[in-house]
Order: sequence, then structure tokens, then C-alpha cells
Amino acid sequence: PGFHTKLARSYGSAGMWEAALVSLIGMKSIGCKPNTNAFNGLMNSLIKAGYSDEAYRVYLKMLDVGCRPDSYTLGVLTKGFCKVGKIDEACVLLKELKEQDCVPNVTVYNLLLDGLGRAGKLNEASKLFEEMSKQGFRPDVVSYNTMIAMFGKSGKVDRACRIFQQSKENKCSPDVITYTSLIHALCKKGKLDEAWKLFEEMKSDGFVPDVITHTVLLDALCKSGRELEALELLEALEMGDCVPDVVTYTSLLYSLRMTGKVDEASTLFARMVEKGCHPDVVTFNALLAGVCKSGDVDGAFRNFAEMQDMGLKPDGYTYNALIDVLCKTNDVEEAFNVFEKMMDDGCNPDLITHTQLINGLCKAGRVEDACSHFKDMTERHCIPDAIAYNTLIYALGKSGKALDAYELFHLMKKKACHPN
RNA sequence: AUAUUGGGUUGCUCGCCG
Repeated sequence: PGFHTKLARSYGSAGMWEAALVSLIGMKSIGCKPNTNAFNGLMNSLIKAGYSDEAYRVYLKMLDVGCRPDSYTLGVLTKGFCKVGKIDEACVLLKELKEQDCVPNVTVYNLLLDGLGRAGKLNEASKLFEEMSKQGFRPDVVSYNTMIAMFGKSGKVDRACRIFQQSKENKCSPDVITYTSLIHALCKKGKLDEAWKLFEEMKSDGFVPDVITHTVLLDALCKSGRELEALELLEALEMGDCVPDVVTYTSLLYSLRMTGKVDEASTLFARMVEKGCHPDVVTFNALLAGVCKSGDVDGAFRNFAEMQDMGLKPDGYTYNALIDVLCKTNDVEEAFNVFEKMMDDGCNPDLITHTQLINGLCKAGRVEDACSHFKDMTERHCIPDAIAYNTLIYALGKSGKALDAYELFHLMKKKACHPN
């Protein structure tokens, strides 16, 4: 059975759900039947690899062969739904399974909280957070951490701190993640002093900050222009026992390169490699951002070639950065070539890709083309946000098409997209 | 040994400061 489940999970990671099922069901050839755990494991593999719909099919098959779902099943599927933005379906499933006396647990609620947060539905998350206690599920440290991180990411430090207060009142012990999330929230708002205070506080309370905690602080130093202090922190880490990782180095590389410190960035890049820390696609993208900022198209493509020489696959960020630098250097034609290449390469253009192209067309005086691209974009199920509307509204207004601009402005409001 | 939380990279405009 171990072999069959392992094989099934491998198929799952490749999205081959049918082959995976054959492997699971094939257990009967050795006189075994796949149990709930085996199905849960397969669904998890599928979801981790981005095959949520396929996971749901496996779920149906599992019911079909008479396997009862348990709280893990519910958890895995909740994650799957949330990952593809189908939060409502996750809630429906929760209700359904509750009626079949499949008991949800705190983990399931935590998954929902996180899913709501990532979908930007903070109010609904807060409501659920209050609701869960009433339903008899006491929030645990993960619940609190999830809420803190979610408020922190959207710039609501005060609310994050209130949740922290609340967790103390409810006698829920914080952990390193709690503190790191709060420190991150403070840093994001530029409150570095308070962040450092909390950092000291956590240490004196006996918590051991890890590489992530330190990287949050280092990144904040970089982003507020204190690269020297960031470098000092890095050196301290390199000498201590909290080893900096690729994220730590990338954060510094990004700031150095963004602020034009090209040589320092190169030196640091060499140093990280020397320390056995391998740059990843984000590292290259971070450097690429700096190259693009200076409008250096050739340099951008050199970076693009170099990352592939190192065996790294460009992602959406990479292509978007290239498209943007081309648009900004008045080469929309080439930007569209990269756009094609991106799709050939299996990268899905996103809202940012389209907005950049629309902006590029506008700047090249091709406002009509921009409008039709905007239309194409919506037909490709890419829902414009305020920035996308602004881009086109601004260009329309500037090119004397005030009426069209006004019309789009109304459309934007009609689509419940808040003008800023 | 089957599920949940923290760090780095990409888009518009405007304002403030230099």
C-alpha cells in the first residue's frame, strides 16, 4: 500500500489524477483498499501542484468507492478551493459535511480565515474569526497568527496589534511567527523603532528569532535607505548561527541594485554564491528590476539569458519586467513579441502584464489599440482593477477623449471598482 | 506521517520631500 500511495502522489504532483486513481484503486491487486488517508494525500499533492479541480474529482471518486471524508479531507479541499478563489464553495462544502456529521476543526477554520484574507475579504475573515469561537472552536495560535499577518499585509498595524492583545487576553501563547508577523506589519508602515523594540521584547521573553525574523528587519532597513546597517546585520548573521538564506541576500541585492549600487550588488552576488547560497528566479528578478529601472533593455535581456544559463526558468515577474522596460523605452512592438513568448513558455499573462501593455500602447499614442486590448483582457477573464482603469482613463483624458474617459469612469464604478 | 499561519522580485495616477 505504501508503494501505491506514493506512486499516486507522484502522479498527483504531475496533475495526472486519473493515473493516480488507477494506482490507488489498484491496491486491491495486493488485497488492500485505499483508505481516507490515501485519498487525502493524493488530493493534497494535486492541490499543491495547482490542480484543485482535479482534486475535487478525486474527492467524488472517494465518496463513490465508499470512503468517508474526515476533517483532513475537509481541510485539504478547503485549501484547494481557496487557492483558486472559490471561497464560497469552500463554505458550502463545510456546511455539507457538517450535516453529514463530519466534524470540522480549528484547522479548517484557519484555512478559511487565510483564504478569505488572501482574497482580500478582510471583513468576512474577521466575522468568521468571531464566529468560530461561538461555534465552539477556540482560535489557536495559528488562527491569531493568520489574522495578524493578514492585517499586517494590508497595512492595518493597529488591527494586527489588537489581535495580538486579544490573544494575550485569551491566554494563547504567541510564538516566533506571531512576533515576526507583527514586526513585519510595523516595518511595512515604516515603524522601524517599534519593530526593533518588539524584536528585543521577544528575545527577552525567551523567543529565538529565526532567519525570517532577521530578514524582515533587514529588508525594512534596506527599504528605508539604511543599506549600511542592513549590511552590518547581514555580516552579523553570516558570523552567527542564524544563517542568511537566498531571501536575505535577495532583499539586499534588490535595494543595492535599485539604488544604482551596481558594483556592490555584484560583489554581494559573488559572496552569496561563495557561501553556497544559490540565487533563484526571484534573485534574478530582483536584479532585473534594477536594470529595468535604468531603462537598460540590453542589460535586461542579458539578465534574462543569464538566469536561463543557470538553469532557472523565467516566471511571470520576469516577463512582466521585460515587457515593462520595453514599453517604457517606446518599443511596444517588441513588448508584444515578449508577450507572445511568455505565453509560448507556459506563463499566463496576468492583470499586470495587460496593464503594462495598455500603458505602452497609450504612451506610443495608440490609444485605440489600448482600448481594444483592454477589451481583449476582460474577455480573457482578467478583471481590471483600479490601476488598470486609471491607466486607460488617464490616457483617454490626455488625448482629448474626455467623453470616453468619463464613460470608462462610470463603468469602473458600476463594476464595483473603487476610483481612487 | 494525510490538511492551516511569518520574510525577497513586476503595472497607472496624484501628492509631499530632495
